[in-house]
Amino acid sequence: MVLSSYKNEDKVLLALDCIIFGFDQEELKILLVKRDFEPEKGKWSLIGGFLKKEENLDEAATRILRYLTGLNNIYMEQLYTFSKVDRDPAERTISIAYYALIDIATHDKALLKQNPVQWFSLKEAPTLIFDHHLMVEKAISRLRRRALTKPIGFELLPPKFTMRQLQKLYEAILDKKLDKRNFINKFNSLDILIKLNEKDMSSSKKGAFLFKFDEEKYRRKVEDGFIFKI
Amino acid sequence: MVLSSYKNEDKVLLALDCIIFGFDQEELKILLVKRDFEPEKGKWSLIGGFLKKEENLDEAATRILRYLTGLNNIYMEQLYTFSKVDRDPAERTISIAYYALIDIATHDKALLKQNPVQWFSLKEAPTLIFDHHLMVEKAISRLRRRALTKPIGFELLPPKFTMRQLQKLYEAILDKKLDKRNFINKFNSLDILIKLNEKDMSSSKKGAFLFKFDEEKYRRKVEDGFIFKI
DNA sequence: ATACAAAAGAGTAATTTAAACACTTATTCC
DNA sequence: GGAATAAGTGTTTAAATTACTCTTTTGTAT
Repeated sequence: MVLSSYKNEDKVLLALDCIIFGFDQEELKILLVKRDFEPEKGKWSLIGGFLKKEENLDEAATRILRYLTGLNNIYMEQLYTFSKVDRDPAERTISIAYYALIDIATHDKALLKQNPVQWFSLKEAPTLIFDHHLMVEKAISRLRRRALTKPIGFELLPPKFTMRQLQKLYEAILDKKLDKRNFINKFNSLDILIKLNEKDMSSSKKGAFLFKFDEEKYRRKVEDGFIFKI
Repeated sequence: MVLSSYKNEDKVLLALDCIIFGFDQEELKILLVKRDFEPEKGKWSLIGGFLKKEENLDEAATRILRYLTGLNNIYMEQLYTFSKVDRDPAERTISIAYYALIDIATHDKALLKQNPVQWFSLKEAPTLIFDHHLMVEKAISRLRRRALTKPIGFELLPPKFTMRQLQKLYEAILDKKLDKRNFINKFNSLDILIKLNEKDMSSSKKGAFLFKFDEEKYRRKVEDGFIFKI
């Protein structure tokens, strides 16, 4: 058995904070929770909690998200570790931020109603506790870069969606208007969409064809990475 | 005064591990240290240590690097936090990896001689302890992506360098041969180099003009991010 | 039934960027 | 003075990106 020589080292609390981005066909939103313990009780916060000894960070993030929101099976990605000495006034705490993208409609119905969480438009989100605004900023900038190097949307859109919706998603993430024809051409050239024989009639008289992602090809593109100049 | 309600949460040891990449005009190397405490005493390891309560992660990484190698004023970037439950057999430890790029010649003379550290070519590095090989892998892939989206080299080359050296650096990082003319044209179009009125005569009879980075323009490019397709 | 409204759908030309490619020049050393 | 060595330099072709507007479809209102 190995003897530890780490006896004199400091131990600290490890928090996890989850930045959950959602898309509701119009704009990018973020999921916040009303904090129900001190310090900063009653203020809006990212979905957060503490690491337990017997789990790794991915597991902890998943557990915390499920516990506070009911959301399950959400793939989160580690973002960054925040460590300013007095970031939490109560006690020295290091926080590892995770982020995820989800489709609001798909998950909202099932899971969020009974929990003290709420979606906020990115531009109208309330002031957050501690350094959570830094986490959100960093997550947004990561999301933007990600949108340029990997396909995005699988997690953020319903299983069937129109080209318009897909374009709106990119416009929301990149925060700029895109040309419709160029967008469609570009996206088609990626060859990860399957055009369905169905139309969405909710947004126009003519109706818009629905698409879905070709999961296999989508995954391959995500792994490869690419440059999506848009 | 705020009361903490975090009493029942687990605390853990936080380690830092530094991946120091160096370039010696030919290939990319990595700086390792022979570990002098248990567990795994005597094996090769990344430059590592533990976080202290009164410092943030950037500070800790800097302190640890200086303590083990004598290296000072090295800009490191946070890479990722590793948290597998049994990654360190002695005790539950979470490790935050940092990485940096330095020019071997500039720093070697001054600082490394008296320390139990050694440069290894990436391809011939020994087996490392724990999950350090994962950290190195991740750092390499980050470095590659970084080389495609931001200029690189300021940290890895001596203050004055030839075009040939700059190209060799990119070839080492990307692990592929590049076309000389295209490389030079591309790099010139970035407009971050200043051609000096001096030649390096060590590598040819004709001599090669020396360049330096235009620090101001370089920094601006780094901030903006860009796509350096090469 | 006819006209109107509303969004979907579709293609080309111009410009920019990337890639492939080989010979000449400057200098030292013998 | 000739040979050896690496530096330095441009052009042509292909590919990708951008800018740009009118027609189609069909439900709704009269």
